[in-house]
Amino acid sequence: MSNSTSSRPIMQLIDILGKKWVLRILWELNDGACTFRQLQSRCGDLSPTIINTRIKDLCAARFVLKTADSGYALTAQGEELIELFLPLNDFATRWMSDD
Amino acid sequence: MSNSTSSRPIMQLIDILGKKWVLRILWELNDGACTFRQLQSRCGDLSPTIINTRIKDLCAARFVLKTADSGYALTAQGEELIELFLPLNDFATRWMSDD
DNA sequence: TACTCTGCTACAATATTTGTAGCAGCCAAA
DNA sequence: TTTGGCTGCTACAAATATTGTAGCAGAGTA
Repeated sequence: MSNSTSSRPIMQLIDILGKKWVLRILWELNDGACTFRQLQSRCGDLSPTIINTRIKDLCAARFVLKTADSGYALTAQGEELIELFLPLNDFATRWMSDD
Repeated sequence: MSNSTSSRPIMQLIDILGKKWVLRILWELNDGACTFRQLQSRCGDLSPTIINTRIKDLCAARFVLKTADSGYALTAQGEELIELFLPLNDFATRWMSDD
């Protein structure tokens, strides 16, 4: 992949968030930490290949970490990020109802 | 593509936003309306194939429209959406500086 | 030992993304 | 009227990413 030309932080962030399933995974983890297989299940039985590569990306970006006890969880930064997305929920509802 | 299992509005929105270049395109259009080729240029000479398919998706979702005079522009909804993303700019800067 | 979780890898099929080339329409100057 | 330079695109093949299935190896329990 890789693109964006730019090294602006926002573009790097957009690169990560623009990958398929990344937003979904963050969204699901916001409901609480869980195991690899639970995360798969929450994402509609998404294939382990994707879960695995996305988790690696998200860990590298320090939005997610692997805990000793409860599986995968959002880091403080990950929580902060997903909080910025929470207003999207209301927006999405309004957006769909305009159809 | 298609996925998400769910018909929840937020998931539909995530489907759209999760496609490559969509966030970037919205971000660039927020700097002002522009022509097809200008948009290509702003996105780092992105191929016309992608610009075209993304523009179609975004028009269908009514985040973007084609104006008679100034080319492609954000709709009111598109502006509202991208405004929700503006805080990401500061976040991204903080995030990168933590390395 | 056997059963059942876990996280994950291998690999082939499929879908998406990308780049290059170029067409057809429009307008203005020569 | 023809040349040139814009415009918005499309065609198509190559490269890359995503998906699904199968299954392995480790840990814990009984």
